[in-house]
Amino acid sequence: MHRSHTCGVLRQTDLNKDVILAGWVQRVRDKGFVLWIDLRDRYGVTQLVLDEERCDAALISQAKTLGREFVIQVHGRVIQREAKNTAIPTGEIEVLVKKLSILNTAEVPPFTLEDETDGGDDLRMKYRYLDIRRNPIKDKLLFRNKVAQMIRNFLASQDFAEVETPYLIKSTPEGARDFVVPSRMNPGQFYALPQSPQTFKQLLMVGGMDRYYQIVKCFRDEDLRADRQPEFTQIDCEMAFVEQDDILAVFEGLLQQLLQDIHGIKPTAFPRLSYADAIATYGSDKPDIRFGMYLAGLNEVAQGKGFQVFDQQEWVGGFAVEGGAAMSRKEIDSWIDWVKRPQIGAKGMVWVKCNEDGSYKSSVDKFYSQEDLAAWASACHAKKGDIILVLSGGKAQTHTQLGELRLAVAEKMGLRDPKVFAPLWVVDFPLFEQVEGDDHFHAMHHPFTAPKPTQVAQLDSSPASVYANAYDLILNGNEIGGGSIRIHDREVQEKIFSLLGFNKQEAESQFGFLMDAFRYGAPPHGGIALGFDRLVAVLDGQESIRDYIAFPKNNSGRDVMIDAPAPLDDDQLDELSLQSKA
RNA sequence: GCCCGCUUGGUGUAGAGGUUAUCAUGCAGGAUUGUCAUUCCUGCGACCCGGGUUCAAUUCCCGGAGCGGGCGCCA
Repeated sequence: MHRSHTCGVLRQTDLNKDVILAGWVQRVRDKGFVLWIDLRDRYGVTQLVLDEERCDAALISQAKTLGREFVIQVHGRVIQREAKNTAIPTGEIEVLVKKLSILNTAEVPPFTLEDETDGGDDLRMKYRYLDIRRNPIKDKLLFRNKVAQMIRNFLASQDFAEVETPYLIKSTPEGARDFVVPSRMNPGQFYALPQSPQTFKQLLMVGGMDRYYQIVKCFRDEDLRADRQPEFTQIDCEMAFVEQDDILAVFEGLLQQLLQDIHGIKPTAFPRLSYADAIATYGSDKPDIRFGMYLAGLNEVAQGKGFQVFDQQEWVGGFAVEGGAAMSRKEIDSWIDWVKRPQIGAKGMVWVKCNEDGSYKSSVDKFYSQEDLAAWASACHAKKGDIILVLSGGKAQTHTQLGELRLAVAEKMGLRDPKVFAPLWVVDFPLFEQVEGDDHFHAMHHPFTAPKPTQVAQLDSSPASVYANAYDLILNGNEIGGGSIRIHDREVQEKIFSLLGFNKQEAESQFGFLMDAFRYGAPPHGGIALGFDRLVAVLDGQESIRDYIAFPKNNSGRDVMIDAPAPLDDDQLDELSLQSKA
């Protein structure tokens, strides 16, 4: 071993011990007659000391050659500090250096390796291995590790078995674009990387595996966002002989356990909200319920009073912002500009201030009496001192816009406290969604989702009205997981495929293996998949998932450190029977 | 595919149609008797690329590239 102790463990109780430490030079503080070196490793920082009284001149001049991030090993003795530093755990002791070995020199790093670095994202990504030496990144990776271990412990205690599923599988038409891998041995044919192990976990249920889980990479070839990576990690689970409530209970238990162990938050039952109620109340299928500001429909009180803009629209709605009457005209105008951005797409915004004296001041006073506005306030549960923000337009679109506005206003007001955790289940999703310009349905969740058992007959008569046995787990406005009870009946599955626009041959060639499996005694089953990267970030109170991934990709799907993706040699292309068009 | 923003020493930044291009940090050299983001002195080091407007462009305009954010997309 190159070391007897790490740089994070030595304390007063180790005084006078002879130790060997190894690590990176964080910083040298050279006072001339005495110099200190902060020696850093994963576990902490220990101060080394050399001075003219206690060390020979050769040793001191050797120490003066050290640069940032040199890798060194020292032999020395633990001594009491003359001036203690209470800010760090090792601050009461230091190590008097007797022998110094430079294990490796280091070039000057391109950015400072401090908690608050001066490096931009681009540079930090290119030198990710240096960034990982910094506490913020190191701690996030270790936090991820801790959460993974808790999850494994919890699921193992509930008899879940971790089973690996293949990465080289087959491309399927539904869902996201696939990443594909050419097969050398089968010219002109391709594997696809899994978007999730969905069909395999169902086959494990048919295989009698009963309770399965896997912390597993999934791949989707879609454009990225701050919180979206082309390869990401799911906690993938499936259970046999269960109903929806059984699955919700297990994974509610898992999240409760995590909140308890990580934040000491006492577990309570998670609210359950139907998809329809989530949209109506929050304008989102992943509502942030850490604060109120519930949406209210205003058609009855706002239409038919001569205000053409509202009268012509399908739906008028709004919500009250507590204390918002104090907003200046300028602030209100900036929100109006905000909702008019193309990303939101509202035509405008009407506001009503509920004054402390009980009167109302609005941007549409010309059209509405005080009594009219009082009715708005009542519908929105607005109190004196609040402001009501109102949008109008198509019903679905306006709900979404109000939902976005609600989040943005809450963010501005500091209501999205990352230390508060408000989980809930959203249930009762429609089974299908209709896409404009498409003559067949799309699966809202995925094609294997079971309809509500009482509605199976409606698949023929009115498929659009059928609800799914599907559920999403929401935490602080983030969808951290989703799942469903699956179809385990061949005939129902065939019907769904046909509604999704597959003919018999297509269904057979794409999913024949699954349909075949259903011939041989498939148990009732269902499951859930949690987005592990996002779960970890949200549990740690952060927005971006990037820092929780050791080697993430940038916005264009590039790994700037290894410079991937990259072209292939012609030889390699030939071997794969491929020709590049680029 | 589309929209918005950014690009100045190694790093992070300021700035203006004509400057010796600002500051901090870093790095190099020197000083420093208890530091801990050590302090002080001296020095080093930069306007993303292409085209246009202009007497003059790093600055204004157009295009591109890179990066970031978003829309579409992500069952």
